[in-house]
Amino acid sequence: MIAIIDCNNFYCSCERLFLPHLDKHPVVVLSNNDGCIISRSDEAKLFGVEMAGPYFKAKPLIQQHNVAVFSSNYGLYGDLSWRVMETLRIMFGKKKVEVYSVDEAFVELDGYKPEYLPQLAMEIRQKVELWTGIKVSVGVAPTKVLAKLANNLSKKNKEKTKCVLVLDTQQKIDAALRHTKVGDIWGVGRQYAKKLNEWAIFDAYQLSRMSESFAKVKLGGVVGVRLVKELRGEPAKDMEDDLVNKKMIATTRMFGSPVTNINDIKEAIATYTSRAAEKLRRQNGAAKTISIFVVKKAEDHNVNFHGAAVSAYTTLPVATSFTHELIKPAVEMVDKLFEAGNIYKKAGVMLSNIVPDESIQGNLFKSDTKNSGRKLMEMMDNINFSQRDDVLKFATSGTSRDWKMRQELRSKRYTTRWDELFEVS
DNA sequence: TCTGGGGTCCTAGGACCC
DNA sequence: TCTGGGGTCCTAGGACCC
Repeated sequence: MIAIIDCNNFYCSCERLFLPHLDKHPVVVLSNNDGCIISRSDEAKLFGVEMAGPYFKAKPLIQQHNVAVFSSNYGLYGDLSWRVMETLRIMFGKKKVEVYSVDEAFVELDGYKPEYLPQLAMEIRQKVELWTGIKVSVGVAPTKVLAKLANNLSKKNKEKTKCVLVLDTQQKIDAALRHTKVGDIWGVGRQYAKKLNEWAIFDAYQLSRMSESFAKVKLGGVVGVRLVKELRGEPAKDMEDDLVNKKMIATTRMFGSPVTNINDIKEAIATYTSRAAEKLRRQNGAAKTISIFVVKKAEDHNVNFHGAAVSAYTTLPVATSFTHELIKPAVEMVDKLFEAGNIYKKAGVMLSNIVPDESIQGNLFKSDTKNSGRKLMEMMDNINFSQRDDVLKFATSGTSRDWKMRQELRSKRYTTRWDELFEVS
Protein backbone atom coordinates (compact mmCIF):
# COMPACT_ATOMS: atom_id res chain seq x y z
CA MET A 1 0.00 0.00 0.00
CA ILE A 2 1.01 3.58 -0.63
CA ALA A 3 0.22 6.71 1.33
CA ILE A 4 0.25 10.26 0.10
CA ILE A 5 0.68 12.97 2.68
CA ASP A 6 -0.45 16.39 1.50
CA CYS A 7 -0.19 19.62 3.48
CA ASN A 8 -3.52 21.44 3.65
CA ASN A 9 -3.47 24.87 1.96
CA PHE A 10 0.26 24.76 2.53
CA TYR A 11 1.40 28.34 1.95
CA CYS A 12 -1.54 29.74 3.89
CA SER A 13 -0.83 27.35 6.76
CA CYS A 14 2.80 28.53 6.84
CA GLU A 15 1.73 32.15 7.13
CA ARG A 16 -0.74 31.35 9.88
CA LEU A 17 1.76 29.42 11.92
CA PHE A 18 3.42 32.67 12.97
CA LEU A 19 0.26 34.75 13.11
CA PRO A 20 -2.10 32.59 15.14
CA HIS A 21 -4.77 35.30 15.29
CA LEU A 22 -5.40 34.43 11.61
CA ASP A 23 -6.36 30.88 12.54
CA LYS A 24 -10.02 31.02 11.54
CA HIS A 25 -9.53 34.06 9.36
CA PRO A 26 -9.57 33.87 5.53
CA VAL A 27 -6.03 33.99 4.08
CA VAL A 28 -4.58 33.96 0.55
CA VAL A 29 -1.01 33.86 -0.76
CA LEU A 30 0.01 35.48 -4.06
CA SER A 31 2.45 34.32 -6.74
CA ASN A 32 5.64 36.17 -7.56
CA ASN A 33 5.00 39.73 -8.61
CA ASP A 34 1.78 39.55 -6.61
CA GLY A 35 0.20 38.40 -9.87
CA CYS A 36 -2.28 35.71 -9.00
CA ILE A 37 -3.57 33.65 -6.11
CA ILE A 38 -1.74 30.40 -5.47
CA SER A 39 -2.98 29.32 -2.05
CA ARG A 40 -6.28 29.86 -0.25
CA SER A 41 -7.44 28.94 3.23
CA ASP A 42 -10.74 27.08 3.52
CA GLU A 43 -12.47 30.29 4.60
CA ALA A 44 -11.22 32.13 1.51
CA LYS A 45 -12.45 29.28 -0.70
CA LEU A 46 -15.89 29.61 0.83
CA PHE A 47 -16.03 33.25 -0.16
CA GLY A 48 -15.44 32.18 -3.75
CA VAL A 49 -11.86 33.38 -4.20
CA GLU A 50 -10.59 31.39 -7.17
CA MET A 51 -7.38 29.40 -7.42
CA ALA A 52 -4.82 30.80 -9.86
CA GLY A 53 -7.08 33.75 -10.53
CA PRO A 54 -5.46 37.14 -11.04
CA TYR A 55 -5.17 39.12 -7.83
CA PHE A 56 -6.52 42.35 -9.28
CA LYS A 57 -9.76 40.62 -10.26
CA ALA A 58 -10.26 39.06 -6.84
CA LYS A 59 -9.35 42.24 -5.00
CA PRO A 60 -12.91 43.52 -4.44
CA LEU A 61 -13.99 40.20 -2.99
CA ILE A 62 -10.87 40.03 -0.85
CA GLN A 63 -11.41 43.48 0.57
CA GLN A 64 -15.09 42.92 1.12
CA HIS A 65 -14.38 39.90 3.32
CA ASN A 66 -11.26 41.33 4.93
CA VAL A 67 -9.10 38.47 3.65
CA ALA A 68 -5.46 38.57 4.82
CA VAL A 69 -3.12 38.72 1.78
CA PHE A 70 0.55 37.70 1.59
CA SER A 71 3.20 37.83 -1.13
CA SER A 72 4.90 34.47 -1.48
CA ASN A 73 7.73 33.85 0.97
CA TYR A 74 9.54 30.85 -0.44
CA GLY A 75 12.28 30.91 2.19
CA LEU A 76 9.70 30.28 4.89
CA TYR A 77 7.75 27.65 2.94
CA GLY A 78 10.89 25.76 1.96
CA ASP A 79 12.04 25.51 5.54
CA LEU A 80 8.68 24.33 6.87
CA SER A 81 8.44 21.86 4.00
CA TRP A 82 11.77 20.39 5.06
CA ARG A 83 10.48 19.95 8.61
CA VAL A 84 7.39 18.08 7.42
CA MET A 85 9.42 15.79 5.16
CA GLU A 86 11.98 15.16 7.88
CA THR A 87 9.20 14.07 10.23
CA LEU A 88 8.12 11.47 7.68
CA ARG A 89 11.69 10.32 7.15
CA ILE A 90 12.13 9.88 10.89
CA MET A 91 8.88 7.88 11.10
CA PHE A 92 9.46 5.57 8.13
CA GLY A 93 13.12 5.82 7.12
CA LYS A 94 14.57 7.76 4.23
CA LYS A 95 14.13 5.02 1.68
CA LYS A 96 10.38 4.79 2.14
CA VAL A 97 9.69 8.46 1.52
CA GLU A 98 9.45 10.08 -1.91
CA VAL A 99 9.13 13.85 -1.76
CA TYR A 100 6.85 14.70 -4.65
CA SER A 101 6.54 18.45 -4.28
CA VAL A 102 7.01 21.16 -1.70
CA ASP A 103 3.85 20.07 0.11
CA GLU A 104 3.38 16.41 -0.82
CA ALA A 105 5.16 13.13 -0.24
CA PHE A 106 4.46 9.47 -0.96
CA VAL A 107 5.31 6.87 1.68
CA GLU A 108 5.56 3.16 0.94
CA LEU A 109 3.63 1.17 3.54
CA ASP A 110 4.47 -2.41 2.64
CA GLY A 111 4.61 -4.81 5.55
CA TYR A 112 1.93 -3.29 7.73
CA LYS A 113 -1.13 -5.32 8.66
CA PRO A 114 -4.14 -4.03 6.68
CA GLU A 115 -6.26 -3.53 9.78
CA TYR A 116 -3.58 -1.27 11.26
CA LEU A 117 -3.49 1.16 8.31
CA PRO A 118 -6.28 3.54 9.39
CA GLN A 119 -4.62 4.00 12.76
CA LEU A 120 -1.21 4.47 11.15
CA ALA A 121 -2.58 7.08 8.78
CA MET A 122 -4.05 8.96 11.71
CA GLU A 123 -0.74 8.78 13.56
CA ILE A 124 1.02 10.36 10.59
CA ARG A 125 -1.40 13.23 10.62
CA GLN A 126 -1.11 13.78 14.35
CA LYS A 127 2.65 13.54 14.55
CA VAL A 128 3.28 15.93 11.65
CA GLU A 129 0.96 18.48 13.21
CA LEU A 130 2.49 18.06 16.65
CA TRP A 131 6.08 18.36 15.42
CA THR A 132 5.65 21.08 12.78
CA GLY A 133 2.31 22.78 13.33
CA ILE A 134 1.25 21.93 9.78
CA LYS A 135 -2.01 20.06 9.16
CA VAL A 136 -1.91 17.33 6.54
CA SER A 137 -4.32 14.99 4.77
CA VAL A 138 -3.46 11.34 4.31
CA GLY A 139 -4.74 9.05 1.55
CA VAL A 140 -3.85 5.35 1.51
CA ALA A 141 -4.52 2.91 -1.35
CA PRO A 142 -2.85 0.19 -3.43
CA THR A 143 -1.50 2.62 -6.06
CA LYS A 144 -0.31 6.21 -6.25
CA VAL A 145 -3.22 7.35 -8.40
CA LEU A 146 -5.74 5.81 -6.01
CA ALA A 147 -3.91 7.24 -3.00
CA LYS A 148 -4.18 10.72 -4.53
CA LEU A 149 -7.84 10.09 -5.16
CA ALA A 150 -8.35 9.01 -1.54
CA ASN A 151 -6.54 12.10 -0.37
CA ASN A 152 -8.77 14.38 -2.44
CA LEU A 153 -11.91 12.74 -1.13
CA SER A 154 -10.70 13.00 2.46
CA LYS A 155 -10.37 16.75 2.04
CA LYS A 156 -13.83 17.10 0.57
CA ASN A 157 -15.40 15.76 3.71
CA LYS A 158 -13.13 16.75 6.55
CA GLU A 159 -15.74 16.42 9.29
CA LYS A 160 -16.29 12.79 8.56
CA THR A 161 -12.83 11.66 7.49
CA LYS A 162 -10.67 13.83 9.77
CA CYS A 163 -8.53 14.25 6.64
CA VAL A 164 -7.63 10.56 6.55
CA LEU A 165 -8.99 8.01 4.06
CA VAL A 166 -7.86 4.43 3.51
CA LEU A 167 -9.09 2.54 0.43
CA ASP A 168 -8.42 -1.03 1.47
CA THR A 169 -11.23 -2.99 -0.17
CA GLN A 170 -12.49 -3.16 -3.74
CA GLN A 171 -15.88 -1.88 -2.58
CA LYS A 172 -14.35 1.24 -1.10
CA ILE A 173 -12.22 1.75 -4.19
CA ASP A 174 -15.20 1.44 -6.52
CA ALA A 175 -17.25 3.85 -4.44
CA ALA A 176 -14.37 6.35 -4.44
CA LEU A 177 -13.98 5.99 -8.22
CA ARG A 178 -17.67 6.70 -8.76
CA HIS A 179 -17.44 9.85 -6.67
CA THR A 180 -14.56 11.25 -8.69
CA LYS A 181 -15.00 13.14 -11.94
CA VAL A 182 -12.43 12.32 -14.62
CA GLY A 183 -11.06 15.84 -14.49
CA ASP A 184 -10.19 15.36 -10.81
CA ILE A 185 -7.99 12.34 -11.48
CA TRP A 186 -4.26 12.88 -11.04
CA GLY A 187 -2.90 12.78 -14.60
CA VAL A 188 -6.04 13.94 -16.37
CA GLY A 189 -5.82 17.61 -17.25
CA ARG A 190 -8.22 19.92 -18.99
CA GLN A 191 -7.60 18.62 -22.52
CA TYR A 192 -8.14 14.98 -21.70
CA ALA A 193 -11.09 15.68 -19.41
CA LYS A 194 -12.85 17.45 -22.24
CA LYS A 195 -12.21 14.63 -24.69
CA LEU A 196 -13.28 11.97 -22.22
CA ASN A 197 -16.54 13.79 -21.61
CA GLU A 198 -17.13 13.91 -25.36
CA TRP A 199 -16.79 10.14 -25.38
CA ALA A 200 -19.34 9.95 -22.54
CA ILE A 201 -16.80 9.02 -19.90
CA PHE A 202 -17.53 11.16 -16.88
CA ASP A 203 -16.28 9.50 -13.73
CA ALA A 204 -13.18 7.61 -12.68
CA TYR A 205 -15.03 4.33 -12.43
CA GLN A 206 -15.99 4.48 -16.11
CA LEU A 207 -12.41 5.28 -17.06
CA SER A 208 -11.07 2.41 -14.98
CA ARG A 209 -13.19 0.00 -17.02
CA MET A 210 -11.77 1.13 -20.37
CA SER A 211 -9.31 -1.09 -22.20
CA GLU A 212 -5.58 -0.50 -22.29
CA SER A 213 -5.68 -0.14 -26.05
CA PHE A 214 -8.25 2.63 -25.66
CA ALA A 215 -5.97 4.37 -23.17
CA LYS A 216 -2.97 3.94 -25.42
CA VAL A 217 -4.63 5.48 -28.44
CA LYS A 218 -6.66 8.18 -26.72
CA LEU A 219 -4.68 9.25 -23.68
CA GLY A 220 -1.12 9.77 -24.79
CA GLY A 221 0.30 6.26 -25.21
CA VAL A 222 2.02 4.56 -22.30
CA VAL A 223 1.07 7.39 -19.96
CA GLY A 224 -2.60 6.60 -20.45
CA VAL A 225 -2.05 2.87 -20.06
CA ARG A 226 -0.34 3.40 -16.71
CA LEU A 227 -3.16 5.64 -15.58
CA VAL A 228 -5.87 3.09 -16.30
CA LYS A 229 -3.87 0.33 -14.63
CA GLU A 230 -3.38 2.41 -11.51
CA LEU A 231 -7.11 3.15 -11.34
CA ARG A 232 -7.72 -0.59 -11.39
CA GLY A 233 -5.33 -1.06 -8.47
CA GLU A 234 -2.33 -2.36 -10.44
CA PRO A 235 0.76 -0.34 -9.49
CA ALA A 236 2.31 1.19 -12.61
CA LYS A 237 4.10 4.19 -11.15
CA ASP A 238 7.13 3.26 -9.08
CA MET A 239 8.45 5.00 -6.02
CA GLU A 240 11.30 7.22 -7.12
CA ASP A 241 14.61 8.20 -5.60
CA ASP A 242 14.79 11.67 -4.20
CA LEU A 243 18.36 12.16 -5.18
CA VAL A 244 17.71 12.40 -8.89
CA ASN A 245 19.17 15.60 -10.22
CA LYS A 246 17.29 18.00 -12.42
CA LYS A 247 17.61 17.57 -16.16
CA MET A 248 16.67 21.14 -16.82
CA ILE A 249 17.01 24.23 -14.65
CA ALA A 250 15.03 27.36 -15.36
CA THR A 251 14.81 30.81 -13.88
CA THR A 252 12.12 32.97 -15.44
CA ARG A 253 10.25 36.00 -14.20
CA MET A 254 7.71 38.56 -15.19
CA PHE A 255 9.19 42.04 -14.88
CA GLY A 256 7.93 44.25 -12.09
CA SER A 257 7.06 46.79 -14.74
CA PRO A 258 7.25 46.65 -18.55
CA VAL A 259 10.72 47.07 -20.06
CA THR A 260 11.76 48.76 -23.33
CA ASN A 261 15.49 49.16 -22.79
CA ILE A 262 17.90 46.47 -23.96
CA ASN A 263 20.22 47.04 -21.02
CA ASP A 264 17.47 46.31 -18.53
CA ILE A 265 16.81 43.03 -20.32
CA LYS A 266 20.50 42.21 -20.23
CA GLU A 267 20.61 42.87 -16.50
CA ALA A 268 17.61 40.67 -15.93
CA ILE A 269 19.06 37.86 -18.05
CA ALA A 270 22.39 38.12 -16.22
CA THR A 271 20.62 37.97 -12.86
CA TYR A 272 18.50 34.97 -13.86
CA THR A 273 21.59 33.24 -15.21
CA SER A 274 23.33 33.73 -11.86
CA ARG A 275 20.38 32.24 -10.05
CA ALA A 276 20.13 29.26 -12.42
CA ALA A 277 23.89 28.64 -12.16
CA GLU A 278 23.59 28.55 -8.36
CA LYS A 279 20.93 25.87 -8.63
CA LEU A 280 23.17 24.02 -11.06
CA ARG A 281 26.15 24.08 -8.68
CA ARG A 282 23.97 22.94 -5.81
CA GLN A 283 23.45 19.66 -7.64
CA ASN A 284 27.10 19.54 -8.73
CA GLY A 285 26.08 19.78 -12.33
CA ALA A 286 27.42 21.50 -15.41
CA ALA A 287 25.32 22.57 -18.38
CA LYS A 288 26.15 22.27 -22.04
CA THR A 289 23.21 24.27 -23.36
CA ILE A 290 21.90 27.63 -22.28
CA SER A 291 18.76 29.14 -23.73
CA ILE A 292 16.98 32.38 -23.10
CA PHE A 293 13.63 33.80 -24.06
CA VAL A 294 11.88 37.14 -23.91
CA VAL A 295 8.15 37.75 -24.04
CA LYS A 296 6.56 40.79 -25.58
CA LYS A 297 3.64 42.41 -23.95
CA ALA A 298 0.55 41.65 -25.97
CA GLU A 299 -1.18 44.72 -27.35
CA ASP A 300 -4.53 43.45 -26.23
CA HIS A 301 -4.04 41.56 -23.01
CA ASN A 302 -7.46 39.98 -23.17
CA VAL A 303 -6.32 37.96 -26.15
CA ASN A 304 -3.53 35.55 -25.45
CA PHE A 305 -2.08 37.28 -22.43
CA HIS A 306 0.86 34.91 -22.44
CA GLY A 307 2.16 36.96 -25.32
CA ALA A 308 4.62 35.93 -27.95
CA ALA A 309 7.88 34.43 -26.74
CA VAL A 310 11.04 34.42 -28.83
CA SER A 311 13.92 32.23 -27.82
CA ALA A 312 17.49 31.37 -28.71
CA TYR A 313 20.01 28.89 -27.44
CA THR A 314 23.75 28.41 -27.38
CA THR A 315 25.58 25.13 -27.16
CA LEU A 316 28.75 25.60 -25.18
CA PRO A 317 32.02 23.97 -26.26
CA VAL A 318 32.42 22.52 -22.76
CA ALA A 319 29.78 22.04 -20.08
CA THR A 320 30.21 24.54 -17.27
CA SER A 321 28.70 25.65 -13.97
CA PHE A 322 30.57 28.95 -13.80
CA THR A 323 28.33 31.95 -13.70
CA HIS A 324 30.70 34.10 -15.74
CA GLU A 325 30.98 31.51 -18.50
CA LEU A 326 27.19 31.25 -18.72
CA ILE A 327 26.40 34.96 -18.51
CA LYS A 328 28.46 35.84 -21.57
CA PRO A 329 26.58 33.77 -24.17
CA ALA A 330 23.28 34.52 -22.41
CA VAL A 331 23.71 38.25 -22.69
CA GLU A 332 24.94 37.97 -26.28
CA MET A 333 21.72 36.23 -27.21
CA VAL A 334 19.75 39.22 -25.95
CA ASP A 335 21.24 41.22 -28.84
CA LYS A 336 19.81 38.69 -31.26
CA LEU A 337 16.32 38.66 -29.79
CA PHE A 338 15.79 42.25 -28.75
CA GLU A 339 13.90 44.51 -31.13
CA ALA A 340 13.88 48.19 -30.38
CA GLY A 341 10.41 49.62 -30.03
CA ASN A 342 8.92 46.57 -28.39
CA ILE A 343 7.65 46.44 -24.85
CA TYR A 344 8.72 43.36 -22.92
CA LYS A 345 7.12 41.89 -19.83
CA LYS A 346 8.98 38.69 -19.12
CA ALA A 347 12.26 36.89 -19.71
CA GLY A 348 13.88 33.65 -18.70
CA VAL A 349 16.98 31.50 -18.75
CA MET A 350 17.09 27.72 -19.08
CA LEU A 351 20.05 25.42 -18.55
CA SER A 352 19.88 21.97 -20.09
CA ASN A 353 22.05 19.08 -21.24
CA ILE A 354 23.19 18.83 -17.65
CA VAL A 355 26.07 16.51 -16.80
CA PRO A 356 28.10 15.93 -13.60
CA ASP A 357 30.59 18.75 -13.08
CA GLU A 358 34.10 17.54 -13.93
CA SER A 359 35.77 20.58 -12.47
CA ILE A 360 34.84 19.61 -8.92
CA GLN A 361 37.29 16.75 -8.76
CA GLY A 362 39.92 18.64 -10.66
CA ASN A 363 43.04 19.91 -8.97
CA LEU A 364 46.42 18.68 -10.14
CA PHE A 365 45.44 18.05 -13.70
CA LYS A 366 43.30 21.06 -14.27
CA SER A 367 44.67 24.35 -15.41
CA ASP A 368 44.95 27.04 -12.77
CA THR A 369 42.24 29.13 -14.32
CA LYS A 370 39.78 26.29 -13.93
CA ASN A 371 40.61 25.85 -10.27
CA SER A 372 40.43 29.51 -9.46
CA GLY A 373 37.04 29.69 -11.19
CA ARG A 374 35.81 26.91 -8.98
CA LYS A 375 37.08 28.62 -5.86
CA LEU A 376 35.50 31.88 -6.89
CA MET A 377 32.13 30.18 -7.35
CA GLU A 378 32.35 28.43 -3.98
CA MET A 379 33.21 31.67 -2.29
CA MET A 380 30.34 33.51 -3.95
CA ASP A 381 27.86 30.79 -3.07
CA ASN A 382 28.99 30.68 0.55
CA ILE A 383 28.84 34.39 1.05
CA ASN A 384 25.52 34.80 -0.72
CA PHE A 385 24.07 31.92 1.27
CA SER A 386 25.19 33.12 4.68
CA GLN A 387 24.60 36.81 4.15
CA ARG A 388 21.72 38.70 2.65
CA ASP A 389 20.63 37.82 -0.85
CA ASP A 390 23.16 38.67 -3.53
CA VAL A 391 25.78 40.53 -1.57
CA LEU A 392 28.16 39.42 -4.31
CA LYS A 393 27.17 39.48 -7.93
CA PHE A 394 28.53 40.13 -11.37
CA ALA A 395 28.47 43.67 -12.65
CA THR A 396 26.31 42.70 -15.65
CA SER A 397 23.50 41.98 -13.24
CA GLY A 398 23.22 45.69 -12.71
CA THR A 399 22.13 47.85 -9.88
CA SER A 400 18.95 49.40 -11.19
CA ARG A 401 15.82 47.57 -10.29
CA ASP A 402 12.98 48.73 -12.49
CA TRP A 403 12.46 45.24 -13.84
CA LYS A 404 12.57 43.49 -10.49
CA MET A 405 9.48 41.90 -9.15
CA ARG A 406 6.98 43.40 -6.82
CA GLN A 407 6.52 41.72 -3.47
CA GLU A 408 4.74 44.18 -1.36
CA LEU A 409 3.08 41.94 1.17
CA ARG A 410 5.76 39.47 2.17
CA SER A 411 5.86 38.18 5.73
CA LYS A 412 9.12 37.80 7.63
CA ARG A 413 11.45 34.88 7.06
CA TYR A 414 10.91 33.76 10.65
CA THR A 415 12.92 30.58 10.46
CA THR A 416 15.84 31.34 8.16
CA ARG A 417 17.03 34.89 8.91
CA TRP A 418 18.49 36.00 12.22
CA ASP A 419 17.19 39.50 11.82
CA GLU A 420 13.66 38.31 11.07
CA LEU A 421 13.24 35.78 13.87
CA PHE A 422 9.84 35.41 15.44
CA GLU A 423 9.65 37.44 18.61
CA VAL A 424 7.79 36.53 21.76
CA SER A 425 7.07 39.45 23.98
C1' DT B 1 13.61 -1.29 -63.70
C1' DC B 2 12.99 -0.24 -58.80
C1' DT B 3 12.75 1.85 -54.13
C1' DG B 4 14.70 -2.77 -47.69
C1' DG B 5 14.74 -2.98 -43.11
C1' DG B 6 16.42 -1.77 -38.98
C1' DG B 7 18.32 1.29 -35.94
C1' DT B 8 19.89 5.76 -33.29
C1' DC B 9 19.87 10.50 -32.12
C1' DC B 10 17.90 14.90 -31.96
C1' DT B 11 14.29 18.49 -31.76
C1' DA B 12 9.80 20.47 -31.28
C1' DG B 13 5.79 20.36 -29.17
C1' DG B 14 1.92 18.50 -26.39
C1' DA B 15 0.18 17.03 -22.18
C1' DC B 16 0.54 16.86 -17.44
C1' DC B 17 1.93 18.16 -12.38
C1' DC B 18 2.24 21.47 -8.12
C1' DT C 1 -2.31 49.22 -14.49
C1' DC C 2 -3.31 44.36 -14.35
C1' DT C 3 -2.79 37.09 -15.36
C1' DG C 4 3.43 32.77 -11.56
C1' DG C 5 7.43 29.86 -11.79
C1' DG C 6 9.09 25.99 -11.89
C1' DG C 7 9.45 21.04 -13.66
C1' DT C 8 8.50 15.97 -15.97
C1' DC C 9 7.56 12.50 -19.51
C1' DC C 10 6.26 11.13 -23.99
C1' DT C 11 5.56 11.08 -29.13
C1' DA C 12 6.22 12.17 -33.87
C1' DG C 13 9.08 13.09 -37.40
C1' DG C 14 13.45 14.21 -39.66
C1' DA C 15 18.37 13.26 -40.36
C1' DC C 16 21.51 9.99 -40.60
C1' DC C 17 23.74 5.33 -40.41
C1' DC C 18 24.65 0.45 -42.05
